[in-house]
Amino acid sequence: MTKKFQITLADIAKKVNVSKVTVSKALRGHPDISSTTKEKIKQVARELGYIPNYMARNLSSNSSRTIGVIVPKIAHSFFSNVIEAIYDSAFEQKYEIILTVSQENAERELQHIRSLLSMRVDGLIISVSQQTKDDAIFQKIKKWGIPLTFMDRVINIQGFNSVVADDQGGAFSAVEQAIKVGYRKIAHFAGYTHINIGKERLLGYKSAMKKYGLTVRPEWIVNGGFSEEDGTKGFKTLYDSGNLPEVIFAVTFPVALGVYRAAQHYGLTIPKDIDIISFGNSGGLNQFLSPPMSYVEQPTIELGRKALELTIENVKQKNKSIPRTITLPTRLVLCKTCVN
Amino acid sequence: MTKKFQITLADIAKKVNVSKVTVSKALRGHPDISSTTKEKIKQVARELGYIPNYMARNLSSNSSRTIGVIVPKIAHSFFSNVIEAIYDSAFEQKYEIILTVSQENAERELQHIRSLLSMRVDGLIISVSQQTKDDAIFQKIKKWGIPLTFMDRVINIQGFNSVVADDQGGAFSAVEQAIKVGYRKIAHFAGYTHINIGKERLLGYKSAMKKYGLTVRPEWIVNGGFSEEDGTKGFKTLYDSGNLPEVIFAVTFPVALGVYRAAQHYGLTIPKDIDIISFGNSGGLNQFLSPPMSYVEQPTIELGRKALELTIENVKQKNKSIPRTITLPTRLVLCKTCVN
DNA sequence: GTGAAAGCGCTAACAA
DNA sequence: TTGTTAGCGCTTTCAC
Repeated sequence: MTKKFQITLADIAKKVNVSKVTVSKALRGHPDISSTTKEKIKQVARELGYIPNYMARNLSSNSSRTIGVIVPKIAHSFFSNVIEAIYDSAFEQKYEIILTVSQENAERELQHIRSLLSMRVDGLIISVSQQTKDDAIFQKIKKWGIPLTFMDRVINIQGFNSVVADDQGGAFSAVEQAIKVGYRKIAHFAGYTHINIGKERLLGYKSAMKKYGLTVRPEWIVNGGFSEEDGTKGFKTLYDSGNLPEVIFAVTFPVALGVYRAAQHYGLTIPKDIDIISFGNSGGLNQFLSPPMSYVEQPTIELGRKALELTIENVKQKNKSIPRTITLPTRLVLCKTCVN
Repeated sequence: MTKKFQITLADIAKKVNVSKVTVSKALRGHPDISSTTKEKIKQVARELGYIPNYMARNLSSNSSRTIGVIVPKIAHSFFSNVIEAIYDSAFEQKYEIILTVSQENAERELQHIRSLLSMRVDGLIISVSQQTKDDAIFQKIKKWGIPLTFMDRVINIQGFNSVVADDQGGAFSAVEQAIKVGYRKIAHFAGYTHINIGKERLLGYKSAMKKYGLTVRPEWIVNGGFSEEDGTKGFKTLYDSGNLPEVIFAVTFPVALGVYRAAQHYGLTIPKDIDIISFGNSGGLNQFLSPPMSYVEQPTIELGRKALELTIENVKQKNKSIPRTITLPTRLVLCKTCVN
């Protein structure tokens, strides 16, 4: 950073013939200063092209009006939508966002947390990576009293705000739909069940099965991951076993897509030979499939907005508010699968 | 931010019985300090859970190892891929990224530039909004000597690095393909031609037409915007005029999609009744269309990586390097349109 | 309504 | 090898 561009309060002060303090106050609209000098100071600041130094400001005021965000991925429609919502509401509330990406890597996530704390963000929003198991850093954050909100991907720890989608309810309604259509052999591609989203969706599946008196066959709960590849692989195994269900409820859209493609690869027709229902629609990508799948719609925008709102609220209340979990509703959207 | 968590150099210094400076140097691996005290200091720092204060560090060292990024959108596959690439290479090079989103709004863009300058980022990467016309701020940035790289969306101003895709070449090869297939009536949906990407792609279209001796009919250059809606609207106008071309080359994937859907809406079959070729494929979304369109592939990852690389290089050379424009190659990908 | 003094946590330059 | 002094640009406190 070159020197010359550093116009400081002192420069303005000298020019207007007042003290630095007066300038500082005037520029921040402090009521102390008379409107005449205020105007004069602002005018000169504009002329000089003054740009306040956040570093200095934050260092002395010990607050940054900045929220740190950590997500597992960016180039995934779910996250990119959530992120955009966070940015938009932050802009409205005049907060800055510092976004980091863990790439589903727990170690990288930890490094980013440290960086953000180093930057003295006022609060944190985090959607944990698939790998994240160690909660030591979160315990410290709790001890230090830094406002943190878990979003969508939460870790099992008390004392923090969290904002999640109604994963269980959404899964339930998807499976219920399959049952109402008349299916009895219902498989679930469950992804990782050590993460809340996997666990909750599995619970939703199970409770729907139970409610309608259907038996949950262990071989029809297919574990793996959340990616397309996992869907493909899982389907192949199932297909080779010669024991296909009537319908598959997939834990994420990529998994559903993997299944979809594998099924087509084996010459099966969707939904006639094998039916599918998905959690998520990949930001509309689903509409381009023929046939498009019925799916559980996720409240991406709301997740982002609510997470930011909660975090800022907590910052303002100096982390004294009672931790709560906000569950946002999902919605079943019927397309061309799992319908009569 | 609560006080108690602010472990400072002084705290460590007191405990180890050395001065702050020694601690500072030790923690940064400065060769001055003996390895014994270095180890001891690091040990204590770890115990105390010391987290350095970037604000203070950057304020006194007058550099931040941080690059500011401004993009028009996040929730668009092109940008989310570019952004992810920027984040990944920044992580490799131990730089921090501060990302902001203009939402295609010039005023918001300006505010973000100010914020980032306020934060004293070491350099800037910017992909300008559709609206951006005023170059005053860029002139100032040039004067101040702050490294800035334009990426993909550039503004017409000298003296900055830029990284762009070969828009003209890509457009040329797309149109050439249409011609080779045998089409003569070739329309171009051109979006905004005041922005480089629109302008360059239009040039590519024109030069291909010229090379093969085809006349460019003014009514077949359809201006508008870069969105799906613009494609739809443009196609409707064209359709109503009763004077449809054989093939449409669309400036962006969303525009192509708008055309695609409008054509289907009128009962036209693609590519039989009307053919289409697109610039961009929306991160693979194109593959879900039936038929998928042939398209010009954009070098998203390379754009991001190169932009960061160039910016950091420039930071290191204190903005003394000669400004250059890097044009990254595009690639024509043939699918089910514009083929024999 | 205005300003002087002190200090935020750190690093740089120079001494010892 | 270690420490002293000064200061980054700003805000806060308290006196005038």
